[in-house]
Amino acid sequence: MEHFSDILMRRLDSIGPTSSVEREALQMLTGQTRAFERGQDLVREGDKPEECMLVLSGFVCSYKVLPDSSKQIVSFHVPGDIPDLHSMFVEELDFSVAATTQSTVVVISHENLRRVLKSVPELVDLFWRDTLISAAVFRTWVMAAGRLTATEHLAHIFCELSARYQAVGLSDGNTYDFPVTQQELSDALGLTPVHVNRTLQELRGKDLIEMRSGKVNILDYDRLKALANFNPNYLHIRKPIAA
Amino acid sequence: MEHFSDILMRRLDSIGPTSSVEREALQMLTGQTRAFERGQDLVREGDKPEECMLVLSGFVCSYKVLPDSSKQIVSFHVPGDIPDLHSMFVEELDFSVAATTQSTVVVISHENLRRVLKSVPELVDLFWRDTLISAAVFRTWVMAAGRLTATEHLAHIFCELSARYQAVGLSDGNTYDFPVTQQELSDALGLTPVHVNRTLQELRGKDLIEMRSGKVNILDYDRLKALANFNPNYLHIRKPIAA
DNA sequence: CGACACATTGACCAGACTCAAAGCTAGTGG
DNA sequence: CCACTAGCTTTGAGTCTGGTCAATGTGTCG
Repeated sequence: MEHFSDILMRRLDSIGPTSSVEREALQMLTGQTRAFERGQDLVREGDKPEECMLVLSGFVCSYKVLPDSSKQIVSFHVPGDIPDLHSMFVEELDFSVAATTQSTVVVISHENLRRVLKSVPELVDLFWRDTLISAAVFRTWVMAAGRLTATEHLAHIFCELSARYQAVGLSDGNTYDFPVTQQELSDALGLTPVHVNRTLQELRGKDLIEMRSGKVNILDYDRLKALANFNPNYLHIRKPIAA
Repeated sequence: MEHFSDILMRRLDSIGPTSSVEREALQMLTGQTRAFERGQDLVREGDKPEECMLVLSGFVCSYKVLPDSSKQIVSFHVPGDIPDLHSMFVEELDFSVAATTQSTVVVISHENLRRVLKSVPELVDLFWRDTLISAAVFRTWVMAAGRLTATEHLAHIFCELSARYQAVGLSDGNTYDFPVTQQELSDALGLTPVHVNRTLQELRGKDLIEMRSGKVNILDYDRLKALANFNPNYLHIRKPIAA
């Protein structure tokens, strides 16, 4: 029976060198596994959580809601991510996290996590590094939202997820789970669902991707990457990403 | 003669409780002061710096450049910020930092900073917290780019800077330095300079702001804030921001 | 078989872009 | 002290990407 820290370890190992000391320390983490249904919130803006959520399986996104109830998804999360690591150091969450499909999550108390971090200071570096990378991802989303066309932006998201899935060993880089509706995609891209539909058709028409029944299949990664102006440097993944 | 750690301390103090132990530790930081001219880069994407830059005076922005040489500014930095704190934990920078006006900066070696952080572990929490907040700022920029109109987005930037300047005691909330051309503003908003000009005229026409000779003057913060859908929660500033 | 949610299409609209020209303004040198 | 310049700002006119509204397909599940 594998411990849930395995996926976390795989994640941390993809962004920085880890040792057996850290591996063992992570196994001291305890937490309850919880299941969430599609559409359910894991945590909500304004909450003051005493614990963090480690995604084990499924698919989760972070989002912010505007007063007019329009929604902006600011990040997608693959298994191994801790979307609300944030809450360790700020009282009040400034965003919400929701499952886009049936997902399982381990709930780890701040206190438990703090204790483990204290016992192995090298882990602090790794987690801090993780925070820095998530900041880099947001930065890149700002660039994508500001300077890419709809088609490029969509292609960029597909490239990013391919790289991130690969980093935790959950994809060969070509096929991966993406249980997200066009409505949700539009909330991530800052577009309308109608335009997302047309944009998807364009990528399909160019034989770059397929997307159906919750899966993405990249048909030509090189051309997709070129179209998206995708440069994986911002993900700071150690192992080389398969071209 | 005040030590450069004063401004840093003011910054850290605005985001989390600090003690005299931390204050004293920060005074152990050493570094050379460097001046940068308008338009000069402090560090560049792809660099692998051995030191961080603490902004003392002036105005600095982080940006990413696309292959077609279009530019996206992803963040503005006021004195007290360390725009490339990032470089402490990732080898290669994934963005560049430039001065938009004559600025002075203290260059602190990673090694020196690491030593100080090691001696006072509470400082690690503070700096980590700083990273988390900068991630929150990026997140909010994603939302602004995706879901706000040009006018709202511009108003949002003015509100954010007002709050951040106030936090470090460099503004009463109404007037602050903003030595940024409309061209640069357009790179931050993901718009064209022409449209930024028209958008600025709209805010001026509504008697919400003035902007000239490198300064912003907010005429009606409440209305500006309402227009921008600005909610300062994401800045996680401890002291209440004057309404 | 229906119902519901999601995807797709069509027709029209608007916010932001492009290109190009003309005004300002601060700094420079005569 | 003024003319000149370079960079920044402003204006106008036409275009295009992406938005809006509304209807029609399609697929899945009870």
